Amino acid sequence: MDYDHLEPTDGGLKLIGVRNFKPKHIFECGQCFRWDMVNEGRYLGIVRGKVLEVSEEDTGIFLHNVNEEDFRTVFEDYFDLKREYGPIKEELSKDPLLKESVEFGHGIRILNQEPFETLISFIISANNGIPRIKAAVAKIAEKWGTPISYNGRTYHAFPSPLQLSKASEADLRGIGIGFRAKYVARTVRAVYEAECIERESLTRKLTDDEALSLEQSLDRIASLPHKLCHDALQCFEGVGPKVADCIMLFSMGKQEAFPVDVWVKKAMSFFYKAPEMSLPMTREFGQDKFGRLSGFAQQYLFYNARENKVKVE
DNA sequence: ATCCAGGATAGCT
DNA sequence: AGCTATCATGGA
Repeated sequence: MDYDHLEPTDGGLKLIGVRNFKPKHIFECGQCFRWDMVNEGRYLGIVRGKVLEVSEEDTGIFLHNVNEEDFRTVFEDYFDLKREYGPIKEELSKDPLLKESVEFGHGIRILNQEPFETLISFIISANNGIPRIKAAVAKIAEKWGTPISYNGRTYHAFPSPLQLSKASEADLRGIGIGFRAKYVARTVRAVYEAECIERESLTRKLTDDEALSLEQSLDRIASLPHKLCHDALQCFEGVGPKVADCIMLFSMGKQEAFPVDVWVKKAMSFFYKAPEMSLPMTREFGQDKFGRLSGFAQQYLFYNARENKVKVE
């Protein structure tokens, strides 16, 4: 546990004795796309159909618009608060090259996000920039997600597979995601059909084709061990090795994943003098070095490299 | 204008 | 299995 207990406040909760929790680090380390800074140290996000705010004040960390039941059922896990990051950081800091990055992103926590939203968001992330990814995800929610009113304003949940299956490829192209529209449309269809077939499977025997579609059920994929999970995710169009690693790490609890993008490649090259390594090589190098803590190491490296615009050569 | 952004894919060898 | 051109889009 990385907090001691809760204290009810006006319309929210205060985390008492919270450790390793800095909103700026958590929401700006590139793992999520639905959180925005509303004030210094205060962020607003939409998670599983709820709008909430997180603020860091002199007196501690506050969760706004969250009651104790929401916290127990959703947000304790979402913020990964049952995990102690102290020992993780200590272990990773034994590596002098990583210590600097761990210190720079000392308040990072890896969120446990929704698999479907993470899948679609990271398909959009391919060869794209973070501000534009966020804009695209926001537009998808506005067009196809369920509206939520909060503080006199209207926000939108990320759509379910059923809701997003109403979007055509042309609709999605209108969002401004370019060539990724086809991937998103086809992947949404695959997830939606797998969900339907999963329900059907409770009442009757499936055909061979249906059994194959069932392999695309996100629940099932999430329950697979690392390697099989990584392979299964890549059966979705628009999902390659890096995006699969992100989905595993950010929404399926697979902390041994090591997503390698341009920034992590630069960071590995910068810190570990590993130039001229291909992406797959860099991935294996990282997993061998960091093992079950690969995902955490990757986030500290990514945040440091990107915020400080690490240049190699 | 050219390059780049949390890459993936089809078509090569 | 590993390499390459191509894929939209907008900002630097």
